[in-house]
Amino acid sequence: MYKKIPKNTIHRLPLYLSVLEQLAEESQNQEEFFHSVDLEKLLNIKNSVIRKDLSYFGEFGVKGKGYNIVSLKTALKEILDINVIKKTVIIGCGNIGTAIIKYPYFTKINLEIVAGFDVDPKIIKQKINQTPVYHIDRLVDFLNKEKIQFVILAVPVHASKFILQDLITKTDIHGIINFTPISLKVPKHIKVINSYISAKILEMYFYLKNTNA
Amino acid sequence: MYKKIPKNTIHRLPLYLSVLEQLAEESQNQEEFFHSVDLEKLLNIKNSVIRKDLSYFGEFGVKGKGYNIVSLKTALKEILDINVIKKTVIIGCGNIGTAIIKYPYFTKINLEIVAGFDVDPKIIKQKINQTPVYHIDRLVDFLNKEKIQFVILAVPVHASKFILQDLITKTDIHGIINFTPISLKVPKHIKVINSYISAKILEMYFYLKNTNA
DNA sequence: TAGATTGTTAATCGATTAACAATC
DNA sequence: TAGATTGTTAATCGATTAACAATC
Repeated sequence: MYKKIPKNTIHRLPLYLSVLEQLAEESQNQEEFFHSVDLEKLLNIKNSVIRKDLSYFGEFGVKGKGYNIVSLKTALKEILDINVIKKTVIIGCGNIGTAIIKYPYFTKINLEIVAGFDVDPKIIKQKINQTPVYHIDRLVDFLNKEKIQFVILAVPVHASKFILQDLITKTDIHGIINFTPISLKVPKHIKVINSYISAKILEMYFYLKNTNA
Repeated sequence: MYKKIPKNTIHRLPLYLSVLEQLAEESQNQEEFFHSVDLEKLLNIKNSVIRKDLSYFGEFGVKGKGYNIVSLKTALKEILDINVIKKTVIIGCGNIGTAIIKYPYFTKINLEIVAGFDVDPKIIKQKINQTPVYHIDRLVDFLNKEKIQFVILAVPVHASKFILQDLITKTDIHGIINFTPISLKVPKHIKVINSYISAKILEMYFYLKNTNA
């Protein structure tokens, strides 16, 4: 439990890990070092920011030498709690939900999608990859029984309201990754991470409008 | 062209719009007003932040009364440049790419996905919804001919490198929305917006680890 | 030892906030 | 007019940065 980690630092940690995974794959040599200026070039993040970010969690480098790729990777995995297997469910198995279930990179971060939920009888009782899909009526019981900590919400807008109510009042989840294009009102013990696509597109619109001119 | 808009302000603008769309749908009355404290409750963003964000772009409220829902919505659409139809393509029509093509909310933001690109002969020449899928060999020509300003990249990691090189050296795009789980190194006239799912999940891991303890 | 890069400091820069004058 | 809420200010808070002592 760390205190006072800047939000932006947390956003950057997965980026660091992503680059380290790449570097570790590319290099055969387990003893290979790299340094913060290398990482700056790869990520366009200032080397001093990188070193400061890491310093919140400990000292991972060797002065005059840099960081060992493998051991920093290991440290970051520990910080991000990747070594513990996590279970989650997808609520809403439409296009987005199904794509997430099939997403091939979750094994890398030890995430298991143990079930999907939907209302469409054509989808229910089928399996998407290895993942069973149940009727959404069974959602609350499932989450409680399996002690799921966070869910991925990928339902249409009109369905989100009553599902959210159930999640808040009848389960003990602590996090929602939200792919719906609306903002969710939740009590403050629940962390919502918005990942809706339109917002990213709109950010791009704004950027394009205000740099070409 | 505005200058010096804080990054976080730009992140929040789509959220404001999203809530305004909801409010506009729920209320029949075109003349309905609401105020920044209402919005604070819906979004957990302080009312003073909301007012300051809006103030970068003009004065949209009426003192003592609040904001007219419809006219603020209109103003935000103007700021985010939603009224002009945009065209883009999806590079990589696997699970994620296909889900994005089928995403139903893009009409709301005037986005048209005019083509998909892939290497898989099983996918090429089919249509996903109304969208044709071409071989990736045709990508560069297509982008140049259609004057596409930004692309959505949803290819597997191993494919991203050489595609990125083509995009940088042979086209005139100004933006990439990146769904691959790696960071893209681009010249600074190209804006990359990362939307990769694992990063969101890892953020959630970190949060769960450090609040339950 | 000389060279290099870390971890950390202190200064700068930017964003948030509470408060309130302006005004509908 | 009295009440309400905006738009804006100035103070506070937090994040970035350059610089450098520490040290491998």
